[in-house]
Amino acid sequence: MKIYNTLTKQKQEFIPIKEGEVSMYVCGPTVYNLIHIGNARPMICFDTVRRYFTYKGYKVNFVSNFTDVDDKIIKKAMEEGVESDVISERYIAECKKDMEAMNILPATVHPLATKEIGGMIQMIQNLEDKGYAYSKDGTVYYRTRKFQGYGKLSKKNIDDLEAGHRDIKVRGEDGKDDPLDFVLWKPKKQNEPYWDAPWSKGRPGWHIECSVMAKRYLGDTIDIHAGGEDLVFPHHENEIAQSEAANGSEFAHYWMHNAFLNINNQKMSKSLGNFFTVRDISEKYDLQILRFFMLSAHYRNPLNFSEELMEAAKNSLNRILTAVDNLNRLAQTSTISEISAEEKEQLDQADRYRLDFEQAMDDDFNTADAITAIFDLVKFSNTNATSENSKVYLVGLLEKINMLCNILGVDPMPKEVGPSEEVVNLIFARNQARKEKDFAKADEIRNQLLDLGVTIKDTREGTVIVK
RNA sequence: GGCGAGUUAGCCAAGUGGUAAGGCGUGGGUCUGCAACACCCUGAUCGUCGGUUCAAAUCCGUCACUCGCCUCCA
Repeated sequence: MKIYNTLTKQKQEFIPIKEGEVSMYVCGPTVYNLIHIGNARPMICFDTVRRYFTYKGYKVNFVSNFTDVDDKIIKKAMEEGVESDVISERYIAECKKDMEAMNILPATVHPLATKEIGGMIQMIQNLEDKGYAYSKDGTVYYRTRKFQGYGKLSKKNIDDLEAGHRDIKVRGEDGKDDPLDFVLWKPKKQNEPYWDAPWSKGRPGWHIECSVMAKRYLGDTIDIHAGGEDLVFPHHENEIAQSEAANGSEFAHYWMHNAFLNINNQKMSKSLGNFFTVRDISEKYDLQILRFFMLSAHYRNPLNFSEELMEAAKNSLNRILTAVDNLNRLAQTSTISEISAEEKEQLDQADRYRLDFEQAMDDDFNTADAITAIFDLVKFSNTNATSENSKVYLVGLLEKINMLCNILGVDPMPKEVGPSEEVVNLIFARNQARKEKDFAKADEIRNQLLDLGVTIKDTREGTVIVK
């Protein structure tokens, strides 16, 4: 399996620290509002990575935090006149709802920054003891220039940073020895949540939490650290500086970053008015479609979002859903129990698509190509499966498609919701009319069904409800 | 100013040396009472110019355009 590593700028063979296991840390959202569809991209991408590892037989230890102490949360709390944990708890709950709807598996651990303050103080103390941190007036800074490898992830040269971006240098916060230094701990301001620490009553800086949570739940060195590409600098760069200085060992072997989700080729932002929350989208689409849409492009390529593209994704996904639906029905009604030699051969043939799928996923999680393998399998099934086939064969095909879809976190199996008595009666009446060649009446009944939100179609095996 | 990414059919999107996967859409056809589904057919020489090579969408250089990071941000 090959993974593109931001650190080396190359695809590299994945070699786990511990055989058969993967430790993965994904930077999670700051919970000050409903998550937006941009937040959803890393969640979906890396959940898919995790599922694939699991499919390949790895035991995955997947950790993803919620940042529940932050300026934005505090601001929102003040606006509403509540404590900041009211805000964070509310949006963590909402985020979990969205995640479930997108079929994102809960992490092995979802740590909260506010529950890890002790570890953060310890790590900051450790950094200070080793000379990587210094404090002034209750604020603790990281001494960036002391860390040899600073810039190795984002490929930035410390001197370029200074020379190139004078604004920062000039604006450098008071108290810093060097404008590149960043905050590890800051004293509280009025009405802010705070914790007791050796330097001041205050709260942690923006980067220390991930270093600490990764260490606590996954160890000093982890296999994969992931997040959005915007986190490469400074967040991940700073995490490396903190963790490697404090722990004295490499922080993560593989760094994975997803590209941005854009709206009309532009970054999503509230000021441009092109801002969508996952909840917004869920009002119009099943979030499986959003998931499928995101996986239709490679995670390292920017992806554009639009209504038109969602419609296309919906139609594409429907093709798979329809095929599965047909197989399901055929399997349920098949009366042949014995699988034939020819059918066996066909199943073997269809297995090729599973291999194609794996090949695509092994190549840095090329989900776009992997989906192609599913479509190939769908076509194979649409072409070959009939009511003449044995149950074993049909279920075999069904399971193949189902398995591949599940790796992508797409659930193609229809939800078992029985039709109401009214609907059953209408369908019965329509078929009665059709038998009597009273097609006008048949069409009228179909329109009635449509009004009830029921779409039907006639197949060789009888009339079925599409959705 | 520094660093980086991208440019493939109407739309989306794979493809890193041997003459372009797949999906959506369009048009035509088969099937069907009709419809839907499905199936068959239908489309690009890969931003520009130049170079390397027997051979390039794929390597090198050029120009153009788009985008991202350098500040909280997935």
